[in-house]
Amino acid sequence: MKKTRNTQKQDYVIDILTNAKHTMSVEAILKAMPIKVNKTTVYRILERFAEKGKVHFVTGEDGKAYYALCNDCNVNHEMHNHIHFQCKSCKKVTCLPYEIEVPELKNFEIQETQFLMIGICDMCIS
Amino acid sequence: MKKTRNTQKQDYVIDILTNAKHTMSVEAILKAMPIKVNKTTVYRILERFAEKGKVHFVTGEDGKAYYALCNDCNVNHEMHNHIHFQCKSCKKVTCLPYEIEVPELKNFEIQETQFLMIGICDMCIS
DNA sequence: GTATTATTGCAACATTGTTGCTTTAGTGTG
DNA sequence: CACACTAAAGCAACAATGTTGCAATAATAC
Ligand SMILES: [Mn+2]
Ligand SMILES: [Mn+2]
Ligand SMILES: [Zn+2]
Ligand SMILES: [Zn+2]
Repeated sequence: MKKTRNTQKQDYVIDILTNAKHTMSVEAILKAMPIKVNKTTVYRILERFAEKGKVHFVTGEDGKAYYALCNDCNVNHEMHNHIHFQCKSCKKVTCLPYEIEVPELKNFEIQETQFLMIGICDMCIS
Repeated sequence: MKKTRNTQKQDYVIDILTNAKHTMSVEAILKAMPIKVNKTTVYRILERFAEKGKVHFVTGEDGKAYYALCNDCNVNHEMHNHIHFQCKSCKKVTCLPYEIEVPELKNFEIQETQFLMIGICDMCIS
């Protein structure tokens, strides 16, 4: 285990994700920062948090990474196997409280899952 | 309906995807081309094929789009709701013959699904 | 306070995909 | 075949997202 340090900027990332209703892109996190932070810093903070299991991300249909705090999504298992939904209208990606049954795959080692559904979310549906 | 034309380059894309064992990125398709083709052309060919339902794609964990021919994955339904697997070692993305049960989401309109599992594939497992 | 080194900043870069416009080439018609 | 029409392809410039190497800063232990 490497030594880690507590920093203001890491705390800000946690705060921002804690108060977020949806997953957030790096760009969105940067905009939500109360102070100026370099984007590389945010990328690396999230990378460390993901390794520690504090955070998980989904890759949207747009190819962007969207991050969310891990609350209780890895209590019973290593993978964050709930569904995510990306709205084609507002582009927001949301964690949904639906778990997917992960199939057994012979000779495959499953380490992570990313389940994404795409369409129109409840806020954008007219 | 727009008029469409049959072209040599579209045929090459179909040939390449037909003979592919895995999904392919645009880069890989370009490399597999027997003649020089512009990347914009391949992007647009795949875009047209995706609209027609000839092809579907998954966004890998790496944010890249991986394309596959639709064989019988949309016979009974509009969505291509089978699982995909991306290997962290060889990076290949494969369509797997496992269908996911799509949950009902109140007030959400589901248009597409992308189910991705990540780990080590059968070829790379030692 | 000082040393150690994890974290941050910076600049330059890589990769993937997109856009506007021009050129090329399928396709139908006479 | 010659010609018109326009879908498809090419080209160049660009946007967006993420990465890398190295220097500067600051958290922690002593
Ligand atoms: Mn999680
Ligand atoms: Mn399909
Ligand atoms: Zn929405
Ligand atoms: Zn593999």
